[in-house]
Amino acid sequence: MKSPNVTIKDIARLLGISPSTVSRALKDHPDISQATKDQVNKLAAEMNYRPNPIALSLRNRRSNVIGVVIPEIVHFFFSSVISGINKVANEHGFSVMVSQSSEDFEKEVEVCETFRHSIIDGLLISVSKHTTEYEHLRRLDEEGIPVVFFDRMIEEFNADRVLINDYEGAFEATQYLIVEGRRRIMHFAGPQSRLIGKNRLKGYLEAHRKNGVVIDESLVINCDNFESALVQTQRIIDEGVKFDAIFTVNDFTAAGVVKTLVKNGIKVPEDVSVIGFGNDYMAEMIEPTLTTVCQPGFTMGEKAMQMLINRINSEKTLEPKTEVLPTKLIIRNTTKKR
Amino acid sequence: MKSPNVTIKDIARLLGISPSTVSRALKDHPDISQATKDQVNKLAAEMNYRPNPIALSLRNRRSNVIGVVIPEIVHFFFSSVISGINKVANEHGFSVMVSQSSEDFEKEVEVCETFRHSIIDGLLISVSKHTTEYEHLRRLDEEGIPVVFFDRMIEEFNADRVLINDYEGAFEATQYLIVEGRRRIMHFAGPQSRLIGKNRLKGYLEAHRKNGVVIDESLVINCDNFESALVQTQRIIDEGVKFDAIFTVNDFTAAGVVKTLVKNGIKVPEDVSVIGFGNDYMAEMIEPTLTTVCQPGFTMGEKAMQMLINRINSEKTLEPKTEVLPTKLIIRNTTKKR
DNA sequence: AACGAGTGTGCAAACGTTTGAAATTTAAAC
DNA sequence: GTTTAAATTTCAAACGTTTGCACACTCGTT
Repeated sequence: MKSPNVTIKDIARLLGISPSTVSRALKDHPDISQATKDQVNKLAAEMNYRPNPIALSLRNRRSNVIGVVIPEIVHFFFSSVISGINKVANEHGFSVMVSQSSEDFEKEVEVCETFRHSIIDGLLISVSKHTTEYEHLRRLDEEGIPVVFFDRMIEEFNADRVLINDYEGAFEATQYLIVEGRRRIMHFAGPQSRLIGKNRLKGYLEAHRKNGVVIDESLVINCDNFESALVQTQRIIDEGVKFDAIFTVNDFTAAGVVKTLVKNGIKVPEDVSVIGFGNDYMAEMIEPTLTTVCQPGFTMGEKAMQMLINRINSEKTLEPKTEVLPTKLIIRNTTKKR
Repeated sequence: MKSPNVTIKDIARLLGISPSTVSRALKDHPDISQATKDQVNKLAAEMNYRPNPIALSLRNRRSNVIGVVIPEIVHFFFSSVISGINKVANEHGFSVMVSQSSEDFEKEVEVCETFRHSIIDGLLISVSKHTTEYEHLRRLDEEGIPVVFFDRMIEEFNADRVLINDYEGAFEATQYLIVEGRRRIMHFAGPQSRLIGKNRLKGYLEAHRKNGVVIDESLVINCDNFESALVQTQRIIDEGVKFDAIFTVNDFTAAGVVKTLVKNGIKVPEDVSVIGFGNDYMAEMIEPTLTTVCQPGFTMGEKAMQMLINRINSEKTLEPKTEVLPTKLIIRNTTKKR
């Protein structure tokens, strides 16, 4: 039961003038006499008048609301991104609606459809792990709702993108391990169906090549979460796989690796170095503290939102841009100090 | 540049009938003949007609959008709550706008003001650590925008609330330690200006009394984050404080405690047991894994959203309700198995 | 032949705002 | 005391939808 707010009509009635005059007076339109303006502004202030945003949206066909689709809100990296999005959105008078796909393609399509039929002026999306089709995004595009990808994108869909330099980050991490003297570096990789997994693997491989270290393909295994890291690490230890470092596709995996290594009496970093990816807050809490590649989630959110605003405000259809953000290797105690 | 969607008017024009008839036909109004309804529904389907939510909002004075104000999005507990809110909101056709106060009172007031002048039908809020005044909430209430608190509330402001049973959770944790045989249990407490800190301390104290264990006030110190836990724990060790368990106000603090204890060669849980609060995902990653009180964040979000929906839909002003959610002690390896 | 009931449809106003065009008032010029 | 231009204000339509009411028809009754 919302009590109705004061409207332009109320002010007009009270002042015995027309709503149009009030509207123009409030906008400081040159046609209106100073006397009238003063009257209107005074009363508006007294009555604490605020323009009704819904009426404005209807008239302007513009809501200043944007939608965000994210695989998991409950995730340090993604919530950092949301934080950055929020910051820039607030600064520019935009509101943000967030929905999560829970890494489920069907759910992703569903929330996109909901957004499409709602009021949003634009969409920021990081697609689910299983998204390969993009019909749902094409439909948004068709209705003139601009789409900007962050972190995870669809290559075939031509739109603005903000990405992490996964390749460079992985390259730097791996190279650090090589320079540290490691020669049998394992990589716990993410799904190769996604660019992130692919690029991090690529960086890992390329660092070997550039530094003249031979690559043993058997050192790369598929493992990208805490639980399976516990299992896989135990397995390679039991099987007697020889390795002196592990570079993982994310920090959860690294946490599982470190835990299992330590439990088996393997010294980290003396016997085996570990580097994660993401700089989750937990990286400082585990023992030893985790060396990891920092992904600038907050900055990513800021940039993505800025790109979307530009897109929304631009009349003409600009060529889509891709922005690639640099990573930074955070050295902690799962690697030796140099 | 959003391309305009098909409207009721378009359908009316194409069919040579009036918009009102189309509107009624789409709603299956009994006044309309079956023939007309069929015509309308067919064309609407073909043209993929969707009602314009903004126009609906304007007419119904109801947006089906709710606002959420949260201290920190980047926080496992709070993002879990958002997740729960989102779930129930989606099920009931509501959209969710999220803003964070960053634990800053000024910022909280600002986002509340923004929300007040925007389109929301209701507000879910967990107030910042430093919020003591509630004028900004009263203003929302005045405009008929219902407010529901979750997790952190203002006692003086009479509104719906969903809370965690902090007292019970702390009581159970402390009692577990006592039954385990601990007698010098420290408490790293949160700020006593907030109910959460207060109630957890109360549970800690009461568990002592109920079990006939004498309370040593000097065992309670102020410490509620990871960094200061590192410092404080080191300090009590250096000062030779005698203790055999530590119960902390949250998991970050516990993580800092465990880390420092282990570093100092103190065996956990043999020499000292530790229990945290929150069941953050990092609790399973640290070594030893952390025994902690699970706060049902997701459930809290669900309940809060449900309460808000009830409030929005209710004509009459019901008496505000407070719902208290139970906690659950998750036994891991920083306490002895019983 | 007039009546009432029932059926299907359209008109117009409303939600709150903006804006082009028209109308009115004011002031200046002749 | 006109005429004319300029200054100010109002009208009306528009954004897309809903809904009370009126209207127009068609029946079957009296």
